[in-house]
Amino acid sequence: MSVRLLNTASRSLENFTPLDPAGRVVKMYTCGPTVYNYAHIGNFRAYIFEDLLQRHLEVRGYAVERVMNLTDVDDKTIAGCKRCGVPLADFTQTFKDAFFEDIKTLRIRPATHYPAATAPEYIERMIDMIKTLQAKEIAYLAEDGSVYFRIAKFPRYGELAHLNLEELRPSGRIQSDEYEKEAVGDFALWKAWNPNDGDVWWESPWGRGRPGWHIECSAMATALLGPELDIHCGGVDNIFPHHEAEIAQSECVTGRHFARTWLHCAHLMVDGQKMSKSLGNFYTLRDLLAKGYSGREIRYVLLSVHYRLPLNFTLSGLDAARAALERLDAWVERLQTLAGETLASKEHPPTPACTRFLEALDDDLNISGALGHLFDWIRESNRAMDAGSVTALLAAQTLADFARIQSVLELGAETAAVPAQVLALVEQRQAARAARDWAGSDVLRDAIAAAGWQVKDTKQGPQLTRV
RNA sequence: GGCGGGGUCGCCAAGUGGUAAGGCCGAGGUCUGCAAAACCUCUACCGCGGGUUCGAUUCCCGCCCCCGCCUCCA
Repeated sequence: MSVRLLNTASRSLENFTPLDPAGRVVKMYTCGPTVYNYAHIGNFRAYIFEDLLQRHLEVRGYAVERVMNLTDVDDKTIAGCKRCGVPLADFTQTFKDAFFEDIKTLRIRPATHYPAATAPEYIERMIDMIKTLQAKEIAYLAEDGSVYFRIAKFPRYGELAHLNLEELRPSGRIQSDEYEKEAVGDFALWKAWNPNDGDVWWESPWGRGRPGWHIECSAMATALLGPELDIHCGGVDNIFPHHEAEIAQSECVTGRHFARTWLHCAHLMVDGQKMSKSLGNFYTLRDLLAKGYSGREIRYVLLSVHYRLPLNFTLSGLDAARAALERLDAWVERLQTLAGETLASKEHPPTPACTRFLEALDDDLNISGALGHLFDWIRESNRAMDAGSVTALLAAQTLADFARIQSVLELGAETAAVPAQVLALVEQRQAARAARDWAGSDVLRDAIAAAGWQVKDTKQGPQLTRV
């Protein structure tokens, strides 16, 4: 069974096949962060969805070449660097560094390329693309020195979002300062410098200015992945106008079909409401780490809801994630103890549970269904271990299959070395228990807990867990 | 007004034309020196009203409610 994905362009479930004649390489473009602040968990919801997609494609044998852009020039980054009184590049570097730290914390597999909008080669490419569009009379220079895309020249504009442009109701968000446009829907390819931009500008055939947002993605995607992409992802809010604009620009320049599969994840809500600073429910990753939650707990929460469903993020959801992960960890520990040094044979047939897990993900990344299979498997396996019917070999094979699942989930426990002092306490406690000195044993258990470890007495002996 | 996503157990959330996975929390139990873990048992008339059908949570129609987009927000 192949991987099936719901393509925003067709609004239907499609069997996924890459363009690569060998059917192996997948070219994937994912809209990345605007580096004007620390990214919030809503941003990471999108990045974790893309991570899940990439990892699942990889487990299915594809080689994913992925690009994630860094938008390091726009109104917000310019406003930010002015506020701080530092050069734009210094301002954005802080948040680029933070972004890379954060994705590491969340165990997001790095993309192949992270092109930045301000890199000279991409600025140059954007200018070239705009020149091409201008030569085709698709782009026009306005009186203020900005260059706009004439959407009347691209009849398919609006198709991805299923919008009929004639029926659009004007919303308050239309920029009132763009008087120069021929049509209200035309979007900026190149923005002329204005005094607010300070020393942020690049020379161009149209004078000083900076690129528009949309052209950035078109330029970097086609530069790094070629004119046709297999998959293009982003949040639902990017469908219109951003992705429409990308399609229009790219296709008018290359003459090729830009992206074959469009995937969009739904928004994240907090406590049932839109996350916003004024409601006080706005979380960056760092806010949650400061509350004592770990990257993998946050990863679990963001991962465990299907990407096209709105995700309602709550602190109690994080607590539930913690409990679920502890259950998972305890199971793995048990298996490891049983397996000891035994290795799984390379030829063993996969456990049906592992197969079911991956098949659920084949179905448009049905993560909830997949996790359901995983927890069914955990219960059955625990039951078998309780009954004493699991051999070292079976435990080893179970672990080998689970490793396959973990290559997609990446939810393994952090391993921490047990300090010698704690080990000594555990030994003393074992001696006390052997002597049936229960009071002494309990005092030692408290001492171990005070050192940050929990000791559990199992049939195989005491087991330590980091608290 | 247009386009789109939702309403399934206290919370999160799968799923199917034949009376509903899983996780968390809760109650009781087995095991254990006591714990912990694990396991077992228990907890849902699937937003409302019609229709199609032998039978609908699942298909169709209407309605209510929530959320998003509608020109630079993941």
